[in-house]
Amino acid sequence: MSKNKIFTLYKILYKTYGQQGWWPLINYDKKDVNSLDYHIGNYSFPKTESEVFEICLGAFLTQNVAFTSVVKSLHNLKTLNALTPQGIKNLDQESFKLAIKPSGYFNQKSKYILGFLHFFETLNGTTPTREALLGIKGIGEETAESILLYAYNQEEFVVDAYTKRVLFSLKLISEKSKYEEVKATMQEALESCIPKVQRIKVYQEYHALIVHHAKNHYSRKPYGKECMLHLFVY
DNA sequence: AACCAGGACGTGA
DNA sequence: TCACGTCATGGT
Repeated sequence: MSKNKIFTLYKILYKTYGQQGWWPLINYDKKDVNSLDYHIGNYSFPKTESEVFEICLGAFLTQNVAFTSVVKSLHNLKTLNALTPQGIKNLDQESFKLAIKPSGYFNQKSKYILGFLHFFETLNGTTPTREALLGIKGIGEETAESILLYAYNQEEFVVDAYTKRVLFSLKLISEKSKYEEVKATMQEALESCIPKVQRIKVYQEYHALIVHHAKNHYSRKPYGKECMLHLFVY
């Protein structure tokens, strides 16, 4: 069909599910503690330093955990006025752990986030490098990419477990492709057919679309059983 | 009642 | 380098 199957896949996902509005920010004003703002179609986010920080926190908290659990933690922190570096520092460690408890791994994550706090403040509003992020305990490749792409609007494609499953199922990568390989495969394919001014929003939507689609068809084995994309991406 | 969730790290081979 | 155990809560 298309010579660029990766771009074809994007177009099909976009047409099927539409804009995803990632990265969602919590909506504390609504009483519902699960309320999120997806700012669909609006790519001028994050708007404030506080929103940048919230996305970073979410990136830590969502590691190997459902995002619905992360939302609870973020609401807890907001209630404690601790969705800012200073706000968290004003908390004692036990209160902080309790607040993020719904997201699991609270002993590790609390330590990691506290370490990140210092780094975040030294940034003073500037954009961190990928290498600097990877140097921080608790930030691996995907978390670094998520922070760069969604908190700082950098042109970095986010690869997660879903991405590998979907791409492997469609035979677009090999089974044991490593993170950097998959990322390079995606970026090279997209760079060749997407104008630079649109790449960031496409990267943001693409990753979100993969997650959305994979939740339906790639969560339980056999992966991709009921996935209709096999019919199209060839 | 197992299995999965928008992973990362430490360890030993 | 790589496979494997660990971290922990919550939903299905």
